[in-house]
Amino acid sequence: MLRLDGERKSAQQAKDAAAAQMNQISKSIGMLMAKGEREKAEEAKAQTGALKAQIAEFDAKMSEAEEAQTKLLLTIPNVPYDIVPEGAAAEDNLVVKSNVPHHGGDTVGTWVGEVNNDEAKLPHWELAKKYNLIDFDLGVKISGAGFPVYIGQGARLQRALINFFLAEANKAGYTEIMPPTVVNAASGYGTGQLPDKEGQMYHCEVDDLYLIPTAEVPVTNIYRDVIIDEKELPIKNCAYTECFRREAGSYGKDVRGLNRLHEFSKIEIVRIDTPEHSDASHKEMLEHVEGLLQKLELPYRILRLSGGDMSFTAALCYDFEVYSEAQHRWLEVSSTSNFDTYQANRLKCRYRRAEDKKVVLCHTLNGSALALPRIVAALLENNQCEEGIRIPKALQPFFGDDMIR
RNA sequence: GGAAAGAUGGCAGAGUGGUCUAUUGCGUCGGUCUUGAAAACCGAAGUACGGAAACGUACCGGGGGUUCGAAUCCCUCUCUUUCCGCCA
Repeated sequence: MLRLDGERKSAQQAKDAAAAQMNQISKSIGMLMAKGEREKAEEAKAQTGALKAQIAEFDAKMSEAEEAQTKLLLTIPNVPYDIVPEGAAAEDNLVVKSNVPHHGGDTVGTWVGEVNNDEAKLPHWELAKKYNLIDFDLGVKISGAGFPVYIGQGARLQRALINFFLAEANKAGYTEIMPPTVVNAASGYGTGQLPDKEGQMYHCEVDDLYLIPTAEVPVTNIYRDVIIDEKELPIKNCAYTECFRREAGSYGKDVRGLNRLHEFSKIEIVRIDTPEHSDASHKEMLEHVEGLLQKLELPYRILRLSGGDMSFTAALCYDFEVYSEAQHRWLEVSSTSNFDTYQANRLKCRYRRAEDKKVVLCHTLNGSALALPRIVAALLENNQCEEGIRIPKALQPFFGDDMIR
């Protein structure tokens, strides 16, 4: 990287010097012509040939080094913050907090249920059938595996959750955005899905457009090639969109039911902030997400991801997981990350610092608040009782009932 | 699908081969005036890369070409707008 950078710089210096000379000669020709001194002008013209060749040569060197540099840069992941746990995989993630005792981290005392001890509980795919909420086979018929059809109370539960999450985000000061769900390649590169995750996105080849895997892509790309006034920061946006993921290569028992889908609904919160304030912003986002899980009365834990388990683009990432009582395992429902300047650098998303009017890279952050399917899975499984499925109090006004029957 | 026009600095909008590192207006910032504000007047102000700095180079949608010299001429691509057709 450093070698390429050096090559680029020295090529530019050589090119700039030659170009400066060339510009001067051209200018003098113009002046001579104006004065009518044709012969002197012709003399000057004769000098330009060699210079021109030089410029072309140095220019080629420069763009060659620049291209190689850009290419290399695109393959380098973000640099994790110091507090990120070392490690290569999910086992190295650190549980920082949970409302379920004995699951690591600080226990917060809101969860009063008992987990992992009731063999009679049905998994959500059986509950979905029992109460006619979701038809997975119908989805296969219409689209394929991983495209469930929500029906009746199932569909209403989806709508209730979307509205609940948006209402909470609005309350927390996020501006609601309804972006396109299909984006161009430039947007994919801007937020870092391209080239890293090319194979995970649905691609419409005829138009060279991508189906978004998350609202992060269109909502963050609003700020591509933009210089923001510092007084506008932090920018707080939220968006509900459908999300599309090919999930190539991930098949097996973990994908049963709602656990892993090709299309799902998600409410995303996105922030653009200054480097000084991004950490505080991140904490606010974590509190917001945690608050949602508390209002939904779900058992949850919060993990600080290890370097190896973080996405390519994140500098610091926390996952939120809810406990699924019939599957006896934790399900990831949110990733809330600070990307530092990593995305901003690709997006060319900068702000003008009030203090000295300098143009500086922003920090970008985003988090799911929240993704629906696994929330639905946990709600169904954890709240099943003889009469049906209990709807948490906070959700009842949105669902219009206290129970799925 | 057919036809036409267009792409210039935060925005609007001039500029058809040589002080264009781009006229002008609006907006922005600083100042004068004012008790304060408005108005008026004066002034400042793009981005990127290189350089300690002075300064240099590049950038008028992208790419290529002609020329000593291109916002301006030629080729090509992309996108946008308008009209017609079709449609929600």
